[in-house]
Amino acid sequence: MAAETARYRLLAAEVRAAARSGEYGAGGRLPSEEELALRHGVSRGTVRQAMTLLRAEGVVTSRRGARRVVLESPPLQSFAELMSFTRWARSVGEEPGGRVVRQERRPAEPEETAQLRLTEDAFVHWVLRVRTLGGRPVMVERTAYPDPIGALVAAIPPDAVSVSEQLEQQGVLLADADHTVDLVLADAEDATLLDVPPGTALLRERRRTTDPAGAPVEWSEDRYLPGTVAFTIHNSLASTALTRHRHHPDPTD
Amino acid sequence: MAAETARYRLLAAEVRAAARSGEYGAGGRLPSEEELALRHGVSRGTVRQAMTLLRAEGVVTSRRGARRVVLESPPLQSFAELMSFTRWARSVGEEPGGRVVRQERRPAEPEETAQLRLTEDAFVHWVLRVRTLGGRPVMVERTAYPDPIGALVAAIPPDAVSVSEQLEQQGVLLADADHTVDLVLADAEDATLLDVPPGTALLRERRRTTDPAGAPVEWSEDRYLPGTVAFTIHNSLASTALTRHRHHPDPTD
DNA sequence: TAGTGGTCTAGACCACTCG
DNA sequence: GAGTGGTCTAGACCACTAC
Repeated sequence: MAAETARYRLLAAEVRAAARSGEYGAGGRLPSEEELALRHGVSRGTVRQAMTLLRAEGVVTSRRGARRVVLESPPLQSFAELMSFTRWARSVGEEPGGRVVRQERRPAEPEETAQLRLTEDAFVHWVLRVRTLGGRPVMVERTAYPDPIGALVAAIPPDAVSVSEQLEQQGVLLADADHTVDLVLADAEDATLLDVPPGTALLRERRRTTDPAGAPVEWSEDRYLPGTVAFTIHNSLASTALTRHRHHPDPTD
Repeated sequence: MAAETARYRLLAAEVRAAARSGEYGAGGRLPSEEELALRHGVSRGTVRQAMTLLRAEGVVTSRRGARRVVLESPPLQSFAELMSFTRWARSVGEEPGGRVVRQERRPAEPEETAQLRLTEDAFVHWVLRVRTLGGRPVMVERTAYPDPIGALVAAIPPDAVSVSEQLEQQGVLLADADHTVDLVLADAEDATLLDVPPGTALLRERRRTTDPAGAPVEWSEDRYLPGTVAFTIHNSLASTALTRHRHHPDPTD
């Protein structure tokens, strides 16, 4: 297991659980900061750190002058579950599977060079995978890894269940990710792999993941069969991590 | 203009601007907390509040023992721009428009009752709008408002540009929102309004917005023409507001 | 080992909500 | 006006990174 030793994280976890179990009643008003501090034997600063966390997660509101209120919010997924198809599938009680269709080391394409912040003539390790839930293909994943990490990925047995878990064991840490969600039509390859007619609409998630130092670790484009997934985002006045973009046509589309 | 008077917010804005203008050089290493504190004449605590903000936004990394590093991140939109089609369109240099197709006061449907936390026999004010960019229809919006707010919406002239701006002037404040993004096929009504064949795939955003006290203010389902928008989300180990869901078929689909 | 961010404390004052 | 969260300070110690 990992950290989670910080007092404010423990406190946040406790309050989160209490809030979700309805312990704070119908209105869902939290105890005051002072009361929480006294009851848990910590300072107000520590309570406030915990509350900042819960607010960012969309678990509680926060306004000056009034008690915090429990917010109805979708169950949270850990960062690890978000980054890993395998972990996510298991966490929602599905049987994950998949296979590597093709992989190669080749010169980076312009998009990859930009996303992975590579130099002009750099190479990437590129992998095309099909992912399944309960044996049924639901997603096509095309991922580019920069060089040092690409070598690690190439060494992973093609029938390994989870790539991220393998990478983690090699000491590759993931810390931040930017996701872009839109819609795309299945090309011939998608159609074959997902067993649908070409031109079928797919939900596309493009994702750049970086390590704790801010260095790009992967650039991936995932295409989901309609009706298999949805993405939920919480955002608030206090902290906004969501943006809506004007779509710019992809020249390769 | 609004608040933004807090020192840590000013500091965050300054550092954000400096980071984006490349002022911290190629590696993009920020000054230490102590240096920032001295230079801006504030305490370390205030600096840390500012950094917490920037980290949640995905502007910088943060690891114990090492200087913070500037992260490549998409330009941020304000919460207001996210909640309002009109404001968003203007902020990206497009000409927003639209019209009310139909509106009515009627008993809440089960989904609406749940999302707006209504009682069994409550009514909602329901509005169907078409939104345009540069005169071209791009989105169909179906919104339900709970009673006190519905009355305000009903009083808005049907040719008003922005509903949110009108609501704001009436003192209705928006504070938090949960967004779910997935894919849906155009029904007959969508097809007519967007001038596409029925069955065309659309990008769907369902959204519940709440006020500062946590009370639901609107429940909306927006359907975008493909190729007009994309949603971008930043998430990190430190704070995760994004979730991926197994799609549950909508009985009305 | 020096420097840096992470955690925690104790206290102060202010702005706002609510009865 | 009492209670509550928002902002800010000053200082302490620790865990980790990087040299």
